[in-house]
Amino acid sequence: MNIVVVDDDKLVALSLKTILESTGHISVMAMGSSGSEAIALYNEHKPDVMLMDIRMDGMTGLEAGEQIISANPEAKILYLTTFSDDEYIVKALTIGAKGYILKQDFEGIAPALEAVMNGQSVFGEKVISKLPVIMNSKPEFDYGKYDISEKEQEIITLVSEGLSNKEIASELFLSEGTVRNYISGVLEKLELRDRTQLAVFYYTNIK
Amino acid sequence: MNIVVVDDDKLVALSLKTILESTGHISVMAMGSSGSEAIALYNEHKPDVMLMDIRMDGMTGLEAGEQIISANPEAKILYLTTFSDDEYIVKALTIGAKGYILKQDFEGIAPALEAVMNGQSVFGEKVISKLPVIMNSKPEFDYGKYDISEKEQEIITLVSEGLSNKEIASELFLSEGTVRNYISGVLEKLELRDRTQLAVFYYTNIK
DNA sequence: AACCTGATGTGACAAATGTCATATTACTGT
DNA sequence: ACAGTAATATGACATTTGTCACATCAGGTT
Repeated sequence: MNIVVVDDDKLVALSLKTILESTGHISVMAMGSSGSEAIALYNEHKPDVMLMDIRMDGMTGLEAGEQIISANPEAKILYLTTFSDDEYIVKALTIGAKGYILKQDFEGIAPALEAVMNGQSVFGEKVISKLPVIMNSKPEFDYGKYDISEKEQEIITLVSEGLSNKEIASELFLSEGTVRNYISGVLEKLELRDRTQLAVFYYTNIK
Repeated sequence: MNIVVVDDDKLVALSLKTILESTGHISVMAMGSSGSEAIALYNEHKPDVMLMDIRMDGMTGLEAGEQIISANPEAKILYLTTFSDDEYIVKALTIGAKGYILKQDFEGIAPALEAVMNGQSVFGEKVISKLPVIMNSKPEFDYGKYDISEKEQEIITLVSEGLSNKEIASELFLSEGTVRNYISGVLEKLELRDRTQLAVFYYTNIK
């Protein structure tokens, strides 16, 4: 199996090469230490699998991977990471990486490469256990571009809990009319028609 | 590496044994063909990894796995499946299985076992690509205990997309009054007050 | 002081919503 | 043929909702 290793810590890259080549059936064709190198090396060598660090100076492994995969959909990229940084897991999955494992798992890397070589996807144990949690939390919604005030946000939340205007009014110590006005404004800004659509919007984009 | 194979198709189980043992470093300690056998065999042999079919008569592989893992948290179970049945993927993940791969991938099975043995989690390519989609849909909601008809469910869905009664009526070729009546009935059954609460209910419990 | 602005409130109004009693029709089982 | 029932519809009604124009008031600014 021919692979290319990319890690901006030269020492790590070298250790990997040593460990992997000692297995006898893995050959490291080239090593790189940056995202841009990764792209060049991939194109030059078309390795069976590319083993790449996720965090690197300049272009990150993810960006490089994204470009490589979009240009070569069959590319198999296995990411290495020091800690299981939540933020990157989903991103790695969506760009179509074949795996995401921890560098610490020395012994695990070779078998992981084998599995990837054979079309499987491999994830470190700690990585996979985080998936359910991550998947269920939406990315923080940015009210920013709509110019929605604090109070308006409160009202949106209350509407989306199914409260009536009267209930919201008493909850927020406002008159019912004021609540109506607030909602009216929010609907306008969000280009929605009624409170139900507002709740839908909330559950679809925010919570 | 010592493993136990459980598959209710004896032929498949035998083929697996042959293939895996031919690698030289995998030894099949025992074979079973049902969920209950799986539990007994696990306890008897404590294999490094248990390779198990997900669908079996009687107790399914998932139920068996759940019991095994709850009794032996360190148990490593790798599921085999004929097709990538969506429903099971999440379940497999939540009980703590170490993987979920397709039987068709002969060559992939041994490497997958190695990876699992070394603490990784392995998923077939088709399996992993479905994860993002699956994770975002809640487990099928059981309208059962509420006695909600097909048509009522349709209406619930439409309300929860933010449509007005008029729109729902035209969508479903009903009169607006009928739609109102339907909604009225649904609200009563679900003990809700208005369409917005219905949408909330939908996003909270169903979608 | 005169002015502005933002938050809050009111009243009037039309439209949408939810409830209910009561048809109408078609299909079912006997 | 008859009673029963499920699906659909209608009309009347009270309530809620959304819109809008217009107050009121408290801080700030100039």
